[in-house]
Amino acid sequence: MPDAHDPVVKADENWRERGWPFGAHFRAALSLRQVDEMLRARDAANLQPFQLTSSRHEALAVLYFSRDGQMSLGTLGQRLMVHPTSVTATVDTLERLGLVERVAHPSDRRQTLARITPSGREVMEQACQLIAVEQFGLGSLSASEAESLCLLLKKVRRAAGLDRQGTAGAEASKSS
Amino acid sequence: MPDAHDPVVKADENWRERGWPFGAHFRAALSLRQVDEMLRARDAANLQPFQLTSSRHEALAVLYFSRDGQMSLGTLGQRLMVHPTSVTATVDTLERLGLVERVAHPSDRRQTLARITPSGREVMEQACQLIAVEQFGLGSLSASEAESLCLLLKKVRRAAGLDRQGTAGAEASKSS
DNA sequence: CTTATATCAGTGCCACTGAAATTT
DNA sequence: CAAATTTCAGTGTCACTGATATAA
Repeated sequence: MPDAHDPVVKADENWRERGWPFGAHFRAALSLRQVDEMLRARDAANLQPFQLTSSRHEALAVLYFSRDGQMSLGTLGQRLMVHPTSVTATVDTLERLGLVERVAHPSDRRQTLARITPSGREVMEQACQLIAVEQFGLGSLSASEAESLCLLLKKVRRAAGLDRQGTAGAEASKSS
Repeated sequence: MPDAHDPVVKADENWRERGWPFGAHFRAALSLRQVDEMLRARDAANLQPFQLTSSRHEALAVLYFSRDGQMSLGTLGQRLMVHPTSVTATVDTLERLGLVERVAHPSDRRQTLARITPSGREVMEQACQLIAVEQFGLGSLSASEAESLCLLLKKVRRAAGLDRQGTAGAEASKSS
């Protein structure tokens, strides 16, 4: 029962009326975007009480999972795949919030290490607690449905070539 | 065969090692985010030659589908669900690009209408052509797989309550 | 007078570019 | 000397808030 009042279906129809018969791939891409925006909004709301944005949260997550809880700014930038200047700005804010501190590199005085503080670890765990209890916004899916979603999306990721690197928590260790 | 080198699986393992047994919902949400970022990057690359950003493209799409090809800035803002000042800025740029023109409202002199130009229509169609031939970045899925993805995501959208309004092309008519 | 509409000025965030400073 | 690392200054985009001008 494909209900005709679904905005996604409606959009597809609008385009078809103008001579663009898009179909399932269009509807899937549009649905994906909408759900992702929903999840982003949810994430942002959960992180806001901690003064965290998604960038700051991702940076903090990389440090949280790093072997020594610290990493040079350059390495952090590579993990997050962002520009060096962006790392400087993000770490500035995290430092101001007391979640991270800058530490001199023991041997190379060019480098600065960003180290997660105990407070940073605590905030990280509290924020994740919030997000996890809501099942990442996908609580309406059963475990097997979530698994199906994973498989379909894996196919897309695979075909797209490179899987992204800086994913929150996808990295293992390596400190400086 | 759940390959252990998938970054998404790796991330889930990292969290589990720290005492957070997230599971399928986490992996699904993470996959969703990654695929969406991929699709966004693809979209941006396709729109760049036309000097379009996603905001400008969305605004142009709403005008493209409007009954008279024109709409007051206030109405446009409601469709896009953005702040009035953002509409002003977006229309400024679209006007500078010659894709939209400001027109006086015939009866209410407070209102300004944004009207899509012939050039705007042409650009819209060229851009969509590019995006469509790539099947919206989901060419690796069969039609039935795309349909499955739609159904799973619809379930999430439904549970989340309100389906979004300003979706590109999801609106019907109504000009001023 | 109140309301509606659009705009302007300013803020915050995020990512960039280019240039500078320090150290290797 | 050249290369690596971080930082600063500035730009562009996008979204917001608050204030203002105009008109209904």
